[in-house]
Amino acid sequence: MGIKGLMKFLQDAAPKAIREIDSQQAYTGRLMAIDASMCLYQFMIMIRENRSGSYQNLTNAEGQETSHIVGMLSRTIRLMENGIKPVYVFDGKPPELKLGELAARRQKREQAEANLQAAVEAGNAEEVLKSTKMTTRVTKEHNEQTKTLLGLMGVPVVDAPSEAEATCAALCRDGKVYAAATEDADCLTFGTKVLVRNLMAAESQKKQILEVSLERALEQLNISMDQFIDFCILSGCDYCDTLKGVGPSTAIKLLMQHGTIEKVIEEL
DNA sequence: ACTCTGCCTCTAGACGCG
DNA sequence: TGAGGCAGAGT
DNA sequence: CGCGTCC
Repeated sequence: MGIKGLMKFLQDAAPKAIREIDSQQAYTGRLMAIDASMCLYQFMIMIRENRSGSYQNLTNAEGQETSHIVGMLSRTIRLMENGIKPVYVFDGKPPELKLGELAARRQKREQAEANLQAAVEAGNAEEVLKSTKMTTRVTKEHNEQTKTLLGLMGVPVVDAPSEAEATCAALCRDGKVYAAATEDADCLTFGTKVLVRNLMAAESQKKQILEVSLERALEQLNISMDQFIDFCILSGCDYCDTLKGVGPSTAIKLLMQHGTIEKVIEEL
C-alpha cells in the first residue's frame, strides 16, 4: 500500500514526531489496534516445518492448518502479559481501486505454483521455500477460526468494512484505542494519531520500538491534515498513477507553494 | 548536487534447550 | 509486500 | 547463539 519512503521522509523532515520506546511495558493498560489479517499472513508464511524437502504448516489430526492459531495465541499472550490490550481488526472487502492490483497478484501466485513444481522436481530447497511462501494465502476459514480463538480469550475483534489499516486508523482517530501497531505508514494518512512500529519485533529481533505522532509531524512540517493527505497522494500511492518526477521532497515543496493539491495540478 | 526511478536483494513467529 | 542499497537519468 | 519444536 505504500506511500514509499514515507517513514524515511518523516525521519528526515520531522524527527520530533518520532519517539523511541524502551519496551512493550510502556503500553501497559493501553488499547492497541492491530491488523489481524497481516499477522495471520506472516504466521502462515513463517510457522513451518521442513519435512523431507517440503515446507508444510503445522496441522491438526485432520490435516487442517494450525500455524495461524499457534502464532496468534503465543503473540497475544505475550501482549497480555505486558498488560497491553490488543484489538484485532480483520480485513473486509478490498476497495475497488485495488481490484487491478489483486488480479496481478493472482497471476503472480499462479506463476509461483509453476515455480514450486519445478523447484520440487529439481530438489532446490531454497527455491521450494520461496515459491511455497509466494503461494501462501489466508483463507476465510483461517480468519473465522482466529476470531473464535480471540473470542474465547476475551480479546475484542473488529470487522473492517474494507481495509483493516483504515479501520485501525479510524479507531485511533476517534479515541477508541491509544495507537495503531503497524509497520504501514499509510495509517497516518488515514488519520492515526499515534502509530507504533516494531511492537512485536523488538524483543525477538534487534529493532527499536518507534512511536510516530501525527500531530507533531503536522506541526513540524507546518501543514494541515488535508495538506498531509494531499502530500501523500502527490508523493505516489497505489490508488492512482504517480506523477513522473515527483517524490516526497518535490511534493512538499509544491504544497507549501500552492496550498492544495488542486492548485498544484493547475500549475503543472 | 538533488531527486526520482528501476532493479536488485533480503526478509518476514515465538520459545526453549544445550 | 516492504524496505533498503545502488546505478543511472533527468532537472 | 544456533537449532529444533510448536500441530
